[in-house]
Amino acid sequence: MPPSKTVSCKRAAVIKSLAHPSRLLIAEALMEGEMCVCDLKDLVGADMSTVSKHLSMMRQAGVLVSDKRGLNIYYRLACDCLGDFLSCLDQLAPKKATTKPCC
Amino acid sequence: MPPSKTVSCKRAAVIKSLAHPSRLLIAEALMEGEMCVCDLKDLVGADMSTVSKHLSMMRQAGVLVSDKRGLNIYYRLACDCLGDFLSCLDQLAPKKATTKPCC
DNA sequence: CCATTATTTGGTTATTATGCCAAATAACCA
DNA sequence: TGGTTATTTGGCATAATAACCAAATAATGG
Repeated sequence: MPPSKTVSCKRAAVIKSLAHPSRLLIAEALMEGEMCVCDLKDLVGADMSTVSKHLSMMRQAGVLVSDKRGLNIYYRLACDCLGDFLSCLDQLAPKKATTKPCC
Repeated sequence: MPPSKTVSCKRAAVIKSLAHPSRLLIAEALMEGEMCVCDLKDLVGADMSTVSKHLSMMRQAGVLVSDKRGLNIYYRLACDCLGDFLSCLDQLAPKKATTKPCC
């Protein structure tokens, strides 16, 4: 039987924190090690406040952990299962019409 | 180095198709075998048209496959890596304030 | 203390997602 | 053919997101 709606909802909130192009890009970058907000801002190419809000959401969800050292705040992944999952998803065959502007 | 923005965007679209309480509940239920729309409607407890649109989105993303037999359309998962990923996510510690109405 | 750098927060606006109802399709059976 | 059941589609109202700018906070060094 499937899990309760409560469990699904909690899990969905975590997944949602990865379900955005910029946020996923951040998570993918952090698979290789911690980075500070300014580095991630350059990577994503958005306003720093925008990046900060993405990071805040991911930390809230439990996907990221942060660590302040001096003026910088370093973020890193809280789990190591992302790589396997993404490899698996890459094998799926989405329907063609999914032509989002960013992809 | 992280993957290109294009790759991240494509992956994010797939992840987004799982990033909703009802859609994740559907995916979790389908881990145990295929189900028709009417069964999923009962499971989710929403209007059938709403469920149908969720299913359509997941199929578009490549996460689900459908199969029409008689009057019913049966859906099933297109990948088998969801269980491991969810188990991993369940070990994360989200911050308390994430008190969404549904969770 | 003041200036500087790094980050977060607040506010606003535009875009996107969600959910329901009603109507359209599709398959089956009498 | 006409009726019934299962599913999808279109349309619309409402809610949730995302991005930017400007202002606030925090740590450091002079």
